[in-house]
Amino acid sequence: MPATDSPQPRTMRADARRNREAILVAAKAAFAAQGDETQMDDVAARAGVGVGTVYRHFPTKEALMGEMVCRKFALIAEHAREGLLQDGEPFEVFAAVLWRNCEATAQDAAAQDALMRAGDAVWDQAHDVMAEMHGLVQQLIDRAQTAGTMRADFSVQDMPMLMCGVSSAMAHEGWDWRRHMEIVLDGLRR
Amino acid sequence: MPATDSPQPRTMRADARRNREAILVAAKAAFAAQGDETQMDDVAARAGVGVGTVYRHFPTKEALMGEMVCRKFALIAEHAREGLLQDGEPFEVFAAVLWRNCEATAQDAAAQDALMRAGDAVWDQAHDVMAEMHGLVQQLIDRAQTAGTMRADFSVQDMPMLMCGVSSAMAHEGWDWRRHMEIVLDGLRR
DNA sequence: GAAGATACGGAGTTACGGTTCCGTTTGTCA
DNA sequence: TGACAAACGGAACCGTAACTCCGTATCTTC
Repeated sequence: MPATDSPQPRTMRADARRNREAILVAAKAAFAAQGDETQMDDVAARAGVGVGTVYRHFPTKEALMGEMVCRKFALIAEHAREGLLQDGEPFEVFAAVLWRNCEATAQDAAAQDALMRAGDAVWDQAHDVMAEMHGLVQQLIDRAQTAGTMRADFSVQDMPMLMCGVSSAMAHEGWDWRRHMEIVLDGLRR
Repeated sequence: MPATDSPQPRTMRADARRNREAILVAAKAAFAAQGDETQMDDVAARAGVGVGTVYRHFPTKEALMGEMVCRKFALIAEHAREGLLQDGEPFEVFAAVLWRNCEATAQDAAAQDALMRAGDAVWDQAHDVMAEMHGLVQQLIDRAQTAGTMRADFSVQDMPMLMCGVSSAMAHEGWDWRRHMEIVLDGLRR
């Protein structure tokens, strides 16, 4: 339900709609390739568009990154929703959802890294999607804790912390983020 | 043995020596207070010195930050060295050293965060101290693994990854890094 | 298919922050 | 204490990258 798409009035010119999408795709690729260093001109060039156009759609670099964060969370929420439909040992279902998110994140680790380094202004935009995701993950956690296979003092609040920890490892050459993930999961299991 | 102090020839004018130290102290405080945002002028002002003086001692911002990293690792190495002298269940000794490092880091979380975000150029300067520290921590790990109380596939190489994960949580308001630490330690314990 | 609205392009502007430069001050040594 | 080198201060410089502006192109609607 939240603002993942079309913040503008429903009627947007066809080329504008196309460009908006192209910019977001380009931004993802650009940040994945250059991380932090990525600049607005890069994004524009990749999208085959002028900077002016980028700014028409996203008034600020932060706004662009904010939209990227929203999409990220929307994907995570999607994974969580699918996880809730599966039956199986609840902790393992939870773990599988996490693995899936991490594998997806590892695709564009540098982009994720840049987003994590971004200021609050960027993350605030994702407030709504984030709340939705929290609700879904909460349910996954509840099931596992009820089954007694997850440490009882773990809460959804801790999720971003753990996930950021793991994904910050992805950007570093030579760091084995899967090992990190295994250790954390072992720490959560009961 | 490595270049934690006096890269210049042994004879340095008294005021220069004093200023160099003041600058490093100021830098730590400045980065602790403003993290990433910290600029050279801030450091100079806090040290009660002109920017030119800062640049006389550290040719570049990266060089200054590099020295900060060196000092950080020197401290960690120190803690590890003390840990090696203690007897007690080896895993718990290892854990205690980690806790001690983390508590120290939490004092100036924002500074640590800024250093972690810094480029390789900054970290390369710490190569030697880092190697020393690795050797010491390796011994702590060996003992615990020999005792069979630490997961066998854990290696010193994974340390920075885990520690960065934990300390990146410190900078965030409302994230409970101690919880993170407990989970990781539980994941390492056997 | 013409008019008007909407969107585009990209050169130019601007703010910011790291770094330099050089005239002045301070410590050291004989 | 005088002379010289070493160190200092901070205004000015300069590269960078986000953002603006406005003339031009493209859609949409009647």
